[in-house]
Amino acid sequence: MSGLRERQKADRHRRIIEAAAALFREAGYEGAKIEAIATQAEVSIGTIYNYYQNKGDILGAIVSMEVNEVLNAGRGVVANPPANVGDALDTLIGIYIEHSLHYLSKEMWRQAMAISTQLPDSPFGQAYTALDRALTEQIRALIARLQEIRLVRADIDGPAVGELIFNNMNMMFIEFVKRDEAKIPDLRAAIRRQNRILVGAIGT
Amino acid sequence: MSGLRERQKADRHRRIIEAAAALFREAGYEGAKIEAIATQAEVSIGTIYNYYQNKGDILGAIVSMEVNEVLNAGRGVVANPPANVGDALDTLIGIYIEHSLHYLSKEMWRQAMAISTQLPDSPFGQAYTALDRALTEQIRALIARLQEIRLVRADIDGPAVGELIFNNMNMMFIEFVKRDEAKIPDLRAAIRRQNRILVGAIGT
DNA sequence: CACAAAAACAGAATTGACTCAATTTTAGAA
DNA sequence: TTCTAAAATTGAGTCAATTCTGTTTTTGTG
Repeated sequence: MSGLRERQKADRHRRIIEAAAALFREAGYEGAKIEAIATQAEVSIGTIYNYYQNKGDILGAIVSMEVNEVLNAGRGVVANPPANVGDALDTLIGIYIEHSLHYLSKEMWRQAMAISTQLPDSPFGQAYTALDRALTEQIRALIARLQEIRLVRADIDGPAVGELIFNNMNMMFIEFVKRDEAKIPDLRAAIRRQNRILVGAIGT
Repeated sequence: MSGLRERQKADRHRRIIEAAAALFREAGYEGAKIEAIATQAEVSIGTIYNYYQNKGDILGAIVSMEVNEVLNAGRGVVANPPANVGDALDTLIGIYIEHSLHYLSKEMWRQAMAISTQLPDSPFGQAYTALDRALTEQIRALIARLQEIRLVRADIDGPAVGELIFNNMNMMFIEFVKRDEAKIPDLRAAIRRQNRILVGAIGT
C-alpha cells in the first residue's frame, strides 16, 4: 500500500497545504490566488482541483488540523477537571480560545466560517459541522463528568446545558473573529460572565 | 430635494431590489447572475455597481427589510409579555423564527450569514451586525421588562442573560438554515428545552 | 435658452476560480 | 522487459463578478 503513487500523492497533499497555509497567512484567503498556490506547491492548477474540490476545501484541511489539536488538548480537562464548575468551564473554553489563533488568522477563520454556512454540503461544510458537533460533545462530556463527581446536580438536563454553553461560546467567538481589534482576554471574560448565570443554576 | 434625479434614483433602487429578490428566489443566490438582474431591472451592469458595492449588498438590502419587520413585531411582545418567563421567551423567539422565512429562503439566509462573516466591514456586514445587536437588545429589553414585573429576579445579570439567550438562539438558527430538511417546530422545541434551564435559574 | 460642471450610466475589458479534453505516468500482467 | 489499462497531471479555455473609461443625462447659472 506504499507504492510510488501513494507516496507522491501524500507528498503533493502536503506541498499544497503548506503552500496554501503560507500564502493564506501572507496575502489573506482572497489574496492567495490558486495559481500562486499551484506554483509554490510545484503542481498545476488542475492537480490542486484533483486533490481538493475547491479553494475552500484547502482552507478546510487547515482548519481541521487546528480544531483536532484543540479537541485533543480538551480531553485532558474533561478527564481531570478543576474542582469547581466555573473553573472547569473556563479552563476548557480557555484551551479552545487560546489555541484558536495558532495556525489560523482571524481572516482565515472568517472565511472558514463563511464557507461552512454557504456550502454546508461540501466536504468542508460537512467536516466543519462535524467539528462543531465534536466540540459540543466534549463540553457535554465535561458536564457529565461534573455530574459524576457531584459538582453539577444530577437532575440537570446535561446535553441541553452543554449545547447552550457551546452555542454561546461559538457565537461569541464568531463576533470575536469578525473584529480584528477584539482581544482574547475580553472574549474570555465576557463568556465567563455569561456562564456565571448557568453555573449558579446547575451547580450543587 | 425631489428633482428628477432623486426620483429616478429611488426608482432604480426599487427596480434592482425587486428584480434581485425575484431572481434570488427563482434561481438561488448563485444562480441569479448580475447580468440577469440588470436586464430585469432595466439598468446596466455598471449601474447596479453604482448602487451597490457588490452582489452581497443587494441581498443585504433584502435581509434588512426582513429583520426590521421582525424587530417591529417583537416590540409588541416586549411591551406586553405573557405572564411567565418561559412563555415570554418562547413567544418572542417564536415571532423571530416564524417570520424568518417570509421573504428569505434558507439558501438566501445562508448566503447572507456567510457574507456578513466574510466581509464584516462591508456595508452589509456592518448592517447585519447592527441587526444582530438590535435583536440582542430586544431580548435584553424583554428580560428587563420581566424584572420590572417581578417575573425575573432583580439580582440577575440581565444583559448577560439576554446575550446568552440570543447567542444560543442565533446559533440554533444558523444550524437550522444549514439543513434544508430541518423544521421550524423542532427548532423551537430545541430552543425551549435549552431555555428551560435558564428559566429555572432566573425566574422568581 | 445656452452651456459647463457634476452625476450617473453603459458595456467592453479584466480577473480569477474552476472545468475538461489531451497527455503523461504508474501499476501490474504476460 | 514490454505492453495496456487505469490513474493522475496539465494548462488553455469558460464563466461570471467586478472594474474602468468614455458617453449621456441632469442641474444650476448667466
